[in-house]
Formats: sequence, C-alpha cells, structure tokens
Amino acid sequence: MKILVVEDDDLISDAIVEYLSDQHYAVEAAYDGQSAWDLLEVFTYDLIVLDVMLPKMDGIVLCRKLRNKGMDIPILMLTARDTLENKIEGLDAGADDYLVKPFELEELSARIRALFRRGGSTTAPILTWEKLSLNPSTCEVFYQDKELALSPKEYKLLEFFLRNGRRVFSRAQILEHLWSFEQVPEEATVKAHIRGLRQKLESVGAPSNLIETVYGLGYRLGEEP
Amino acid sequence: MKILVVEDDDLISDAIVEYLSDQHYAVEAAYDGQSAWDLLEVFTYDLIVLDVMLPKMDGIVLCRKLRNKGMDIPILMLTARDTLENKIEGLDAGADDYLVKPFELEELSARIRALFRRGGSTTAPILTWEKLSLNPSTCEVFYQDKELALSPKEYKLLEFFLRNGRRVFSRAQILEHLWSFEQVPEEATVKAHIRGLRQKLESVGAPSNLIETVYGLGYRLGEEP
DNA sequence: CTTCTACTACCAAAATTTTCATATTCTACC
DNA sequence: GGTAGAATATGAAAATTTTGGTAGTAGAAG
Repeated sequence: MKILVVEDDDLISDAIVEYLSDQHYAVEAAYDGQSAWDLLEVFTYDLIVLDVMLPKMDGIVLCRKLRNKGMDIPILMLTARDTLENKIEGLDAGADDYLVKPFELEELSARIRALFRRGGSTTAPILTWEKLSLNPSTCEVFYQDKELALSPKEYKLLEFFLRNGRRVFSRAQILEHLWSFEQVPEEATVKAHIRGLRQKLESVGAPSNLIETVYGLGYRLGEEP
Repeated sequence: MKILVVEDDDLISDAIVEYLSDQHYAVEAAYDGQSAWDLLEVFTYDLIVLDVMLPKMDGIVLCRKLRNKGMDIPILMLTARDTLENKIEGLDAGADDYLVKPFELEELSARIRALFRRGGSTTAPILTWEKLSLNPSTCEVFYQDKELALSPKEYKLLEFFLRNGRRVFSRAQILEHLWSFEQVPEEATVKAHIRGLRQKLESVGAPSNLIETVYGLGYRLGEEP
C-alpha cells in the first residue's frame, strides 16, 4: 500500500513517514499543496494523509480539487485545532476521516487501517503482473509457483514497479522514490539492483524482458511475448 | 484470549485491565466509543467489556453498530444503575451479559469465563502453526507433544506471531504491539527474546526457521520445508 | 536470600549495498 | 551497412548494514 504524506512541518512529517515505513507501507512525502498535487497527477497512491495548513495550496482546497476531479482515494485530514467548523469544513471537502494534532502515531496507524478496510473488501492487497505476484503483508514474492528470495532493496524495487504499472522510470527517479534524501547513492547502484532482480527472476524461469530497459529513458515492466 | 475494555473512568478501567491481565488475558483499553470502534475495525478481539456511558459514542450505540455489521463477538455490558429499562436496552442492542457497578472484579471474571464457555464449542481458542499449538486460556504451548516452558515475554511474542499468520513484523512494530507506551525498551530487547524463543523451540526439536528472519524487514512464522 | 527474567552492550559473522573497472549493446549519423 | 559515441550490462571487490551469540547488570518474583 502506498501512502502520500502531505505535511509542511519537517519534524511531524519525518515522524509519520518513519512510523508508517516501519509498518511496511510505501510512503512518500510532499511539503506543500502544489507539489502534492503534482505528485498525485503522476503517481498512484492508495491513501493520503493531508495536513490542513499548507503552503501554496491548503489541504481543504487540495482535497476539494481531488474530489472534483473524480478521485475517490481515501483522505485522512490532520488539523491543529478541534473546532467544529474545521471538522465540518474538512469532511465537506471530501475527507474520509479526521485527526487532531497532537495525536499518537498509533492512532494514525489504526485509522489508516480502518480506511483501507472500509473500501477494502474489493481490493486485493496482492500485487500481480503477468505470472508475478507480491504480497506486501508477508513480503513474499512468487513467479508462478516458485518463491523468490529477494534482498530488501530488490524487494522494494520490484514492489515499486508493480505499483506503477507499465510506467517507465529513469534511474534518477528510482533513486528518488526508493532512497531517503540523506543517503542517495550513485545511479550505478540502481543498475546493480536491477541486475540482481533480473538474475533472480531468470533463475526461476521468468522471461528476461520482465524488467525491460527502455534505452535512454529507464526501466519498466515488460509484457510477455 | 484477547479482551477489549471500553470504559472512560481511568480508575475503573485500570483496575479491570490489571485484574484481567493477571489472569493471562491479553487486554487492551479504549476510553471512548469512537476509538473502540476504530480498534474493532482493525484488530480481532475475543470479547468486549463495554461501559454504557461513554464519550463520543455510547455503549448501546456501539453495540448495535457491531451487531448490525454482523460481528458476533461476546459483549459484556457495564452500567451504573440497575434499572430495568437499562437492562432491556442493553440486551436489545445485542449484549450477551450485563453487570451493574459497583461490582467485584471476581464476578466480572466469572462472567467472562461463562461467556467464553457459552460460545466455546464452535470457536477453537487454540492457536496453531505447523506442529506448534498455543492455548491462550491455559498459557500452555506445545510443539508436537512436548510442552514448552516460556517466559511471559516469550509467550506473548509467540502468541503475537500466532495471531497474525505469516505477516512480517519489524522489531519496531513488535515493540509497539507487545510493550505499553510507558516503557518501550531498545530494539535489542526484541532480538534477545526472539533468540530465547528460538532456543526453546529448537530444544524440543522444532526446525530453526520456525521463526524466520526476513533480512532488513523483520521476523515472521516460517513454513516447514 | 536465591532464582528467574528483562534489558543492554559489545563483537563477530553473515548478508547486503555500493562502487568501480571493463565489456557489451544500442542509436544516430555518415 | 559501418562506425563513433553514448548508454547499458557484467563481474568482482570494498564498504556498510544487519543479525546472531555471549555476557553481564539490574530488578522483580518467589
């Protein structure tokens, strides 16, 4: 499951991102309304944690814009004060739930799970592509019936592709999404992991183009011939 | 067995939680109706001790909502006064039993046991995995026919895994689930308990991968080769 | 007072991640 | 077609992270 955290306070944002990452969610952060909007136009998320007070575009406006666009992704609003008008405003704008700062991370997590569950009966949490399947809760990956033993980075890399369909990602993009700001390595690292992943995939009989290179642009999931 | 205690009076709640914990139940507390609802949507409990008077959503409403949702978990209602209308209202809402404050903790415990027995024939309270079985009511753990003598923390750790199938948990997550907020120790502690558990498991012939490490991600129950 | 348990610290081993040097492949242009 | 130049693949070594084991202290329980 992929979550976008939109919160301008670094301390709070980092705390949320770290906590949710520990729970094996794929988490990304945006620090103002405009860049959140940009991300949401390009990527697919399963849930948004959205602060109300934001630079450039506040959470209420962003929420309304998303709903007007027909996006029904679950939105969990964060706000500094628990006034009735705040609450009404947030829920009217289309938020699904509402949490008042300061809050316990555990409560945030519980509400996130509740939101997933609410719309959850239809959505299968298992990601698949061709004969490949990945179960995020058990961290198991199968090709047909054979289990793959992936390293953490290989696992996250594959999960990233699986969550983004057939989109092409450059090595720079992959670095941005899978590594945290503090320690971003060289692009050669991505090459190495792509290689590891391909090797392990081929060792269980997957076609070599399952992770396809698009010359000059990057990598993407490939279709069976 | 896992019990949720929903009671807004700290003194009463703490007393109940402590008493039931002493009886080896896994107990969690909620202090208003809404958060109880959230917890119930996410976690699995075997019984609810539910106060009628609650902030945000009273016990009657919560009880009715649960039953409407098709949850048939046993509910033991607590109320301040023994009026007939209270009683009728509670049982109509779907409560299984009824206790009037003030009450003796011993009586509460007796009624809980009675409720467990009532629905007991259908539900299997014994948790199992491969050749491992854990009886939460007696706190006995067996591997095949051999009994394991576990320390309390080791026991809770194993019970936690057994209740969550094959999910992967990081050490941070394990800390959050098995320790209370006040005193969360270092992650090294989890390592120590994992080790203790593995040693005792191996000493009765269990395979070493029964508690499996997923490098960089955490631990989970492992499958027999 | 003794015994058991929980917690922490430290080190060695294992696994993974990263980097670098080199070979191969691809594209565009002549 | 053939070739220069860029991009990617490959292989292996270095650096880092993660984990398992030992030991020792503090504190609670009996």
